[in-house]
Amino acid sequence: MKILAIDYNSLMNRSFYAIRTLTTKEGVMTNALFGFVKTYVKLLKTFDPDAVVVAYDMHAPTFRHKMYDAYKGTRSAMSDELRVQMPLGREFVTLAGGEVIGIEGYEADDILGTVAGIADKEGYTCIIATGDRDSFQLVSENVSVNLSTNKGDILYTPDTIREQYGLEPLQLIEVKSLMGDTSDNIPGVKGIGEKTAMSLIQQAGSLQNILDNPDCYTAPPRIKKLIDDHREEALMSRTLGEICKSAPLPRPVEEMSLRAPDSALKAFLTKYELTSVMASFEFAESEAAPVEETPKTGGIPLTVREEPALDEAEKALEKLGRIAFLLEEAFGIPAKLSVLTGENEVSVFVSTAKEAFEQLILPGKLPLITFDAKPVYHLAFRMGQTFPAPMEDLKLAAYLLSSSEKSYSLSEMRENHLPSLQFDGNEAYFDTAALGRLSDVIDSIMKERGMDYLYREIEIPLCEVLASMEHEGFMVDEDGIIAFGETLDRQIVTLKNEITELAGTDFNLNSTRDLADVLFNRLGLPPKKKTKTGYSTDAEVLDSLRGLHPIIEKILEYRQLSKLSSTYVTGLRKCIDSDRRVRSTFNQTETRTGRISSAEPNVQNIPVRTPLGAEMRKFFVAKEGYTLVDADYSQIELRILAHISEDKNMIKGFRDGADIHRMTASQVFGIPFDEVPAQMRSRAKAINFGIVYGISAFSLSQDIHTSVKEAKQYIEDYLRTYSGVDAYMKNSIASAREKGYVETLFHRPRYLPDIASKKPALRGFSERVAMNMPIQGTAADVIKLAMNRVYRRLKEEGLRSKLILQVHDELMVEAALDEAEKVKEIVREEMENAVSFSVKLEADVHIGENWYIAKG
DNA sequence: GTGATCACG
DNA sequence: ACGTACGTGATCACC
Repeated sequence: MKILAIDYNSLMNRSFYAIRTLTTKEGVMTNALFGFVKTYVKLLKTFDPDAVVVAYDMHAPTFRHKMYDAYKGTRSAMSDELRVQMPLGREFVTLAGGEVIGIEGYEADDILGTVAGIADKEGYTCIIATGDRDSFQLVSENVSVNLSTNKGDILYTPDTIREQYGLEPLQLIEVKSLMGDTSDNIPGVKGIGEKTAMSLIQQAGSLQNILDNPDCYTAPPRIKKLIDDHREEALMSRTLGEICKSAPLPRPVEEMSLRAPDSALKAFLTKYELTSVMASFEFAESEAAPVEETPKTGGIPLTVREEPALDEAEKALEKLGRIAFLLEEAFGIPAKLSVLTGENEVSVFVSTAKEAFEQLILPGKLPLITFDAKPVYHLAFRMGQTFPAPMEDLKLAAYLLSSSEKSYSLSEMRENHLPSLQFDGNEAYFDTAALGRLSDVIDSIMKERGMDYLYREIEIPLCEVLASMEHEGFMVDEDGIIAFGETLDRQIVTLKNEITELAGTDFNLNSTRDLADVLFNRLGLPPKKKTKTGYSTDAEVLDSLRGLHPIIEKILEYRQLSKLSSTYVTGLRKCIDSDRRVRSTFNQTETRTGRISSAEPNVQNIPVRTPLGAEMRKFFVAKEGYTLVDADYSQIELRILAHISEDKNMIKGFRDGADIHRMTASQVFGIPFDEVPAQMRSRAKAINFGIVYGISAFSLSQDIHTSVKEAKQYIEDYLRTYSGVDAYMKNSIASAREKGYVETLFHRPRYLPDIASKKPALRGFSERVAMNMPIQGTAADVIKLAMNRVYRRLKEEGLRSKLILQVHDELMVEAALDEAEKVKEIVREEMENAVSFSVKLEADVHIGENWYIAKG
């Protein structure tokens, strides 16, 4: 028997705050109801339970949830809006066939605990659905917790609890006895927080042991005294913190099986305008209007096997000749594995997810098909294993076919590529069931569009490289960062005081509105440009105001320092792991051009352009016995432009010259190479950049501080000198208009729906993108190829050195000291020979103990 | 959550 | 006549 136990108050609370406002036509607030109903339907689909128990608090202070205390001020006004919705959700559950239980004198947690206890005793499966972590102590072999968070749902099993907390689920009660819980009025021991409590229980195992044997754990004397002084509170908290498992249920859970939805449910959903979930319920045939029925029959019957024997599944897979699977993980542990074991049969492993993953997937005996392989690599790496490159990663395929989406999902791929494919059965496994068919469709599309090489030789192999880079991380000098931050913060305080003094008023310097008020009203400085919300105070504006008032320079300096402090000191420190390394996430399906992006922390925008900012790079170091090998492509985008446009002059420039901007100035302005003045070179450089970005005379004039007329002249001269470039630009736009997209040399497309728009702004933007994307995108393709080659070489030559970073035209290897020189040559070779273009690609490689030095 | 600002290529 | 360089991510203020 499978029981879904829902924490009603918790989910209603979450829904209420997660969904802004929603009312019916008559003005009845339904946001919490709507969110809850959606969640309920999703839970049913996902878990397909035999019984649903919805537990609620009879006297819960619905308006006082600890999570939302931050939303002060409007809380009491909001609380009524939630309170009126509380009965509605319960009515919905009853009509939908679930069991609603509230017991006088017991909390919802106690009811959940009681149901969980029964599941343990009887060997039933129980899933607790909630929005908070209080019920983690109930997790067991039979009981899991489905936690709804802002980032999606996570299923907690004993393994995931152990992984995240380093404790058994039951030990969470011990932790709570020490740290307390203000929202539940559990005092705990004052002065002991989550970290200390967890460390103590990890050492001692239980509160009782801590009290009985003060020597069984190590802690500062201060902590030991605290505990000794608060024995009574701790013991009381231990009692209060343990969820009761003996609430008097109105009837046995065996009698709570899910009922068919009541016909009145339709009226209810209609009344509250929740018709979108109507289709999720199968109403018994009755007098209900048959007109609006959408017949759900005719689909392919889908068989779902839960936890089949592994050798049986293995045999089925051999027969199929390929393994299509989806793996869900939580905290680096396989949480749920679903595998296509027959044309229309899915096998699901939850309690044996790890074993199934190790035995069926990791050996890689058959071609693998999946959606999003990177987390799979991470799981394998964490288990000390390797994972064979999949034949198919449908997430990468979806991205390649349409790089402008916000996110990618299998369900959407099914709708887009297999619109008529319909299954009958548990909807939760339709995605897995469709993997094989999708794979076939995607393969033929890739071949048709000439994207096979891009997909199979660039993106799929790169996935392992990125996973490895994320796994390795980059070592940082935390003490150095802290000291740097302290220096910055002292200067920031001084600057703030000086600015307050100069302004004659104390205001929030970080507020652009306040700052604009001070500058343009109080001090009477001339505003330069407007934003949507007021006058702009950005660096360009401030720079133009320099000299008019001494406050300007101080503000600019303040901005620079506070950026460094908040983003690069405070922000970066939050990302340092216990082994002193930062592990960024390199997203492979984010950008519209094919570049990768980096987040948490973003290691692709560490300062370098100002001397003070560049100091930051001294804190990015190599581990003991290693050094950094850093390589960057020289002018890769302009070289690619020369290649794509086949411009004779530009190609010649690159073949002859060392300094391309000087060369440009010389060629465009007709000055001998050695006589180009500095200003001409810098203008040529600006034009070169502008050309790559899809130039406009206006923007160039802004950039180089000259008239639009003069800028226009420069561009004309440039395009006359490089007529091949001129032709490329025109051709790229024309081709985009004709085909609706542009593409890189490796056939990575970018769609431009607005290329023929009547709105000049939209059209202009699309035209610039048409000029820029093939250049930026081809550069992205090239460095990805180089990454794959470097990664493979390091591996094949048995080196300990690892690729750890990519910054668009730059690669970083953390190299063993004795391998550094060899690595240097490998990186140069693989980067320069990744492709063979009409202009040579050059890579500058440097070795250094930190990023600042290695950058050269 | 969105806009402004600023860090990088 | 129109608005203005391509591609990202993090932080802060404000609603």
